[in-house]
Amino acid sequence: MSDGAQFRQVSPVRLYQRIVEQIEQAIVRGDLKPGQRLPSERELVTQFGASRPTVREALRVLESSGLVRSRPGDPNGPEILPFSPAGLTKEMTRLVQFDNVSMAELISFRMILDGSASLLAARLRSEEELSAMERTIAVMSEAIEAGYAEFSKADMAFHEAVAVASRNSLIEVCNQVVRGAVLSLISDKVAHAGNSTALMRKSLHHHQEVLEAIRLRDGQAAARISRRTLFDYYAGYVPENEQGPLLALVDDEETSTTRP
Amino acid sequence: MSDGAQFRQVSPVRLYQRIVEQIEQAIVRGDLKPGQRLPSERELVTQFGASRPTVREALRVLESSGLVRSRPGDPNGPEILPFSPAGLTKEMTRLVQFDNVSMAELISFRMILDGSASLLAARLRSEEELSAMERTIAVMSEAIEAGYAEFSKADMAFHEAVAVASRNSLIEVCNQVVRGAVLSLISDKVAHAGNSTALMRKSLHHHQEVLEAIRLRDGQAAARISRRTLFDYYAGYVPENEQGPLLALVDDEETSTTRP
DNA sequence: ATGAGCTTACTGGTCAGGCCAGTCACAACG
DNA sequence: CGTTGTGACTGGCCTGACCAGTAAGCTCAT
Repeated sequence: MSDGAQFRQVSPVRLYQRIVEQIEQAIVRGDLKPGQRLPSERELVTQFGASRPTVREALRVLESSGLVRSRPGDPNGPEILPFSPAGLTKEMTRLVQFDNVSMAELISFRMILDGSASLLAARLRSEEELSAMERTIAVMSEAIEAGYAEFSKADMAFHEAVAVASRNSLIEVCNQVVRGAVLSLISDKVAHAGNSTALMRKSLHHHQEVLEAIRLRDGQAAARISRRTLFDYYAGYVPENEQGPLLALVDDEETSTTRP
Repeated sequence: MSDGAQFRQVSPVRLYQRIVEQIEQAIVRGDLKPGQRLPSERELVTQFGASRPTVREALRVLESSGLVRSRPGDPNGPEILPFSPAGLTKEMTRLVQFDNVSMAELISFRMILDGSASLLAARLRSEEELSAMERTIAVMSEAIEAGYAEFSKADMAFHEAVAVASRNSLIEVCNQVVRGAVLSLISDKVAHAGNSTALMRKSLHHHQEVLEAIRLRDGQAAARISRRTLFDYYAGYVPENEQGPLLALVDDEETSTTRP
């Protein structure tokens, strides 16, 4: 056998995959924008030269990825959907369930992401972004009376504002994904025990501390407080013998001793 | 209208979705383990009471998620695949292409993940894990002669060892995903320019520094060096006017001044 | 002229049945 | 005992059909 040539494993490409690729790339390239419609299934059959079941297999795959949506009877054909991280969330949730990722790892990950977002926000924020954060904190304060649902919404608005200031949307998307995974795990155990006013006030106070650190452009402090906040909030759901990694992210005491 | 009842939007559930759910849950529950086989399509048709096209739509969706694989002619039926983060990678890549996530954000994200992994490893490592890391570094050193492919493999082994010591598999999975996304973006521009021995030596040196910090259990230093390493390596691919967020993760000068 | 209601021509969801090429277990053959 | 058919499967793909929706356009009464 010749030593020079390297052969790769070949795998037959299914027809439906070619169709998926073509539509997918058309969307990525921007030829198909969200809101636009795909031709009807029967029209696609003629365009792709494949049978309807094959075209449908492709559409089902695209649909499960959250790229398109078919509605029965819709004369306009399947709709191109705007991008949403829903698919990412699904995959992440699968990862958690499969790879038996522990609660501790999820919380730990959130502490890292949230802390990093706060750190970046503290160092990169503009004045406008700071006041935007201040406004969301004010809304949070008022929302305490309105109940947990409102408070939670305001809370997310704050984190969104922080994410914007951190100049990194990836962090926030991943954070929301992990947050969703955490909630789907603990929702079995507790039905929003965090409904009490006292807890909301405490949470608000934590957020105010983070905001203050961001105002002072003290990235390290903002990160530390963010992590501490999450730890306080979620530590109860983690068995004590698994809290080590979490504490490792909270204890920053060595910070002042490591630099020359 | 009654004020008490809350109604959610309903959406008709397709037959193929029910099938997907059932198989998916069977896998998640562990009733179906990787390597095991699903009944043949025609057998599934009788079990689910649906037609073959419908069953096939379900299988295509599961296949595109990386859960099962069908091979033509295989008398054992579709195979349950071991979990792989391939689906996550695909979704993440989509996110990058769609949401026009910039190169700077990707690098920034890797700096955060890699730095956090090093920090946790430094604080949580056991002696065995430390020596495991030392071994991979030794392999890296030897692999420089063997070329970039070998070196890259050894590099990944080191990061794997760090990930194990950090007690958090999520970080590593996400890191690999982002790493893949980055490589798929810059592979267009450069065909592995990092092939030179000099670059490998430099990379090895950086890794040794990280290892030393982990040995000393100095989490902050390990994190800082990790981020710096990545910055040095990738900064060239980021336009100068977008390097701000990256520098914000490298400059830890304020560290020693923020603690009372 | 204008609005309400019906008709109709589509849509996607689902099914039954069939053909083909590939794979593999196994039996017949050398 | 090894080789070689061979046949009973597999999945990939197709045709054609029926049904329940949707919505546009038409009709008709106001």
